Amino acid sequence: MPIRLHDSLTRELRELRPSPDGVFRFYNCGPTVYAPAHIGNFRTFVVNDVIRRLLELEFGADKVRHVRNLTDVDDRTIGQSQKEKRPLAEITKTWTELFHADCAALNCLPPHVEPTATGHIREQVDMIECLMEKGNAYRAPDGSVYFKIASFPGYGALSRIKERELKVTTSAFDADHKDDLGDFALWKAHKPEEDGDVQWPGPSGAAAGRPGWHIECSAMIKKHLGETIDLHTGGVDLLFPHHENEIAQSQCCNGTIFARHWYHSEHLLVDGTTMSKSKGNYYTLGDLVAKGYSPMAVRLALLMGHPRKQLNFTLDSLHAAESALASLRAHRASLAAAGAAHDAFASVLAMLQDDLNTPGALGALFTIINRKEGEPDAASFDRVMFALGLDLHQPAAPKATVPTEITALAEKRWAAKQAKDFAAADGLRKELTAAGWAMLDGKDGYKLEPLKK
RNA sequence: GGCGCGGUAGCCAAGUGGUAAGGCCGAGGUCUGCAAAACCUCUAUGCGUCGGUUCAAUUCCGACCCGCGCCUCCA
Repeated sequence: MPIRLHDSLTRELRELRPSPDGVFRFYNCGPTVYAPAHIGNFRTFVVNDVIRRLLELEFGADKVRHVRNLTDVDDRTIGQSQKEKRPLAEITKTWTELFHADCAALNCLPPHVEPTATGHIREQVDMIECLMEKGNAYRAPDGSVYFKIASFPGYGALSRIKERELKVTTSAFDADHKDDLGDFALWKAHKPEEDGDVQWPGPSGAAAGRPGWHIECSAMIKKHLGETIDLHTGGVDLLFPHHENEIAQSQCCNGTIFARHWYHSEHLLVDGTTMSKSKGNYYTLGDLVAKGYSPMAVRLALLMGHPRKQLNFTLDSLHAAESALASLRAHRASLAAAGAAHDAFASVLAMLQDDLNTPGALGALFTIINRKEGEPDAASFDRVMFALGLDLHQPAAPKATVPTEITALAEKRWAAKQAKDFAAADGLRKELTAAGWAMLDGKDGYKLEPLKK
C-alpha cells in the first residue's frame, strides 16, 4: 500500500515515490545546537522518525537515505558562544551530544548522514559562487553576499507570498546592505564585535565571514543526496522563509527541481499556548524525565495528535500515554509468537500510510486490542510498534532511590503483614502514603514506588 | 493587513452525507487481608453559533463568534 502524504507545495495528498534508481532520498531540517531542544522540536523529529520508519517498511531499509543536518554556526550559536565566552565548537558539541542522547531516548532512528554547517563551508561557498556567476546573487558594500529574489520568478510558490508584506521592524538593520528588503543573506561578512573569531574565507570577491543560514541545507543536500530529492520536511515555521529560500538557491544553482515533495508538521502548544520560559510551560525531555515520566510516554504523547494539526500538550496527556503504554506492554506479553492472523494490525499501518494519521492509527490499534478477535500474532503487532517507534521494553519510569526511613517503614509493615497484624500494616501503609510512597505487595515481597501526583 | 490552521464528551483526540474511533480520568464489577496491578462493563440524542442545500449534515455552502501559528534567520 502506497504512502500518501500531504504536500505543502501543491497542498494536496500525494503518493511518496522513490527516485528513478529506486532509492528514496529524504531530508529533514535538523536542530540548531545552542541549547537543549524542547519537546516542540522533538515533535517534529518524532514525526519525521515515523516517516523514516514507514519508508523503510515500504521501500526496504537499504533503499532509504535519510539526511538531517545540525546547524552549528548561525546567530544563535555564535551568540551563545560569545555569552559564555567559550569556543563555538565547544558549545555546539555539548548540545549536539544532548540532542543525540534525547533522540536515542525517544527511540528515533539516527539519520544515515548528519552533516554540519561548519563541516561544509567549502560546499556552501561553491554554491554561493555559482549563484553569483549566474546573476542570482550580489555582493553588498560590506562584503556580504545576498540572494536576489527578483532573479527567481518562482519565488514564493511554497509560501504563496507574491509580494512581500513588509513589516517594519527595527531589527532589520541588514536591510541597509540589500538591494531589496526581501533579499536574504547567503554569506555574512565578519563582524568582530559580534562574531568573535568565527570566520572563514568567503566566496570569490566577498569578505571573510560565515554562511547565511539557508545555504547550508541547499549545499549539504546537493552533496549528500543530489540535486533532486524525494522528500523535504521540517516544522511549519520553516516553510517561510527557510524552505522558500532553499528552493530559490538550489533551483537557481542547479537548474533543476529541488524537492519533489514537501511536508511540514505543525507546532506543539503547551496548555493551549506557545511554549515560553516566562509562562513556565517550557519543557525539555530532561524536564519531563525529572518529573518521573518516561521518554517513551513523551514519544507516544507527541504522536497522539495529527502531525499537521497543532497539538495541545499537557502533563495529563503524558499520564494518558504512560497508562496506554502499560496496556500495550500487557497486550504484547499475551500474544502468541505465531498466531493465526498474521495481518491483524494492517489497519493500523494503513492509517499511518494515509497522511500519517497517528491518532487514527492509535485508535485502530486499541480497537483491535479491545476486540480480541482472532489470534493476532506478535510479528504483526511488532511491525506496528516498529512503525510507531514504540519500544515496549523500556521501563515505565526510572528507578527512584528509596530513602532509608521509607525502607524501614516498609520493612515494619511487611513484618506486621506476615504476622497478620493487619491493623498495624494498614497504619504503616498510611504513613508511607503520607510520605509520598506506594508499597506494592507481591507474593514473596514488595516494591516501593513514588506516588504519582 | 497578508498567508494558513483549528473549535467533537471532565481532559486529550480520530472520523464520515446516513445517524459519533480510541486513549486518560471517573463509576460499577471480578480478583486480592488492605492497597496496587490485571481483566470485564458503563460513560457525547451530541460534534463553536446562526442560517442554507439535502430524504438525511457533526460531515457540503454562507455568515458570525472564539482560539492559534507564520509573515527574515523559530521544529
